[in-house]
Amino acid sequence: MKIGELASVTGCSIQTIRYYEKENLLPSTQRTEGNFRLYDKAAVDLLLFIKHCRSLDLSLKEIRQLLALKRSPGAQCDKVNRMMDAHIQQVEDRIAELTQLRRQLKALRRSCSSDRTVEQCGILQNLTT
Amino acid sequence: MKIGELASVTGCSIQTIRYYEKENLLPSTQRTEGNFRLYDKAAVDLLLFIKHCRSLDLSLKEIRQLLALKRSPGAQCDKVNRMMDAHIQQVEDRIAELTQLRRQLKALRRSCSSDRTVEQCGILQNLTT
DNA sequence: TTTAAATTCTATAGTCACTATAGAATCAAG
DNA sequence: CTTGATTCTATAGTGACTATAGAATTTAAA
Repeated sequence: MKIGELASVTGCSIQTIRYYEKENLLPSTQRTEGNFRLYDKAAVDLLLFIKHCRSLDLSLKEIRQLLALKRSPGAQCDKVNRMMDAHIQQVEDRIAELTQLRRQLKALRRSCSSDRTVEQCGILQNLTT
Repeated sequence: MKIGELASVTGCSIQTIRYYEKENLLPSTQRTEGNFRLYDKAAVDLLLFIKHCRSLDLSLKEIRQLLALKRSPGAQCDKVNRMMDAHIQQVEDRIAELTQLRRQLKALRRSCSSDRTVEQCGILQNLTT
């Protein structure tokens, strides 16, 4: 199949597919005489794997690592577990940060009401200190 | 004061200060004969305002808007309030997304334990579908 | 006064994961 | 054959920085 069909089948844009090839996530494929890329079922599966990982906010670097591990079926998968644990921790850390940020923003928001001038604005005043 | 001192006083890097000037967040300053930038107390205050906004994850675009509003002291500050509300909503949306992501990652993580091979890895298997 | 180190300058490129666009080439259908 | 669709490569842009190179200026010590 050609790239348009791969894009259609996987829900991944043509440009992103080319990008992933350039970034060495997807292998360079066979081409037609006219230089159009040709993809098979394995490519579909690989791209779906990548997309799944992206949907979990795994970085391209992390995905590369997972793909490398995947190519050693007999190896221990503790690296996978450790990567997942680290990623979960990142997400939890970010949630904590944002929760704190939300608290700060709410507090700031409470320092103003809707019938003031800019000069009297509690938000801007608090941002100035 | 020169840029190094401004950086020291505000905790903002020299490069970022120059970047903010380039992005029109900070006004172009006076220069010495040797072309070194010179900053006064107002610049310190402005940069601290910007840094405070950044610490609240406000984008440079949003900060520009706040600064523009700040320059009309007699105007109503309801735009400030609305911007803050929108920003709070963004943060809350992002928290919700990340919380959902965390749930997914935890579920995925439970599908594997530490004494398996890559071939048997529940995480990789689930990522493949 | 000279020298060397420190500070500052502008320009450019890179980070990350895409996304858009331009112009050229190929393909497919009428 | 023509025309529209598809695909190609190259390049630039997004946002908020961050790093580096080489040149110029300043500062402090000998």
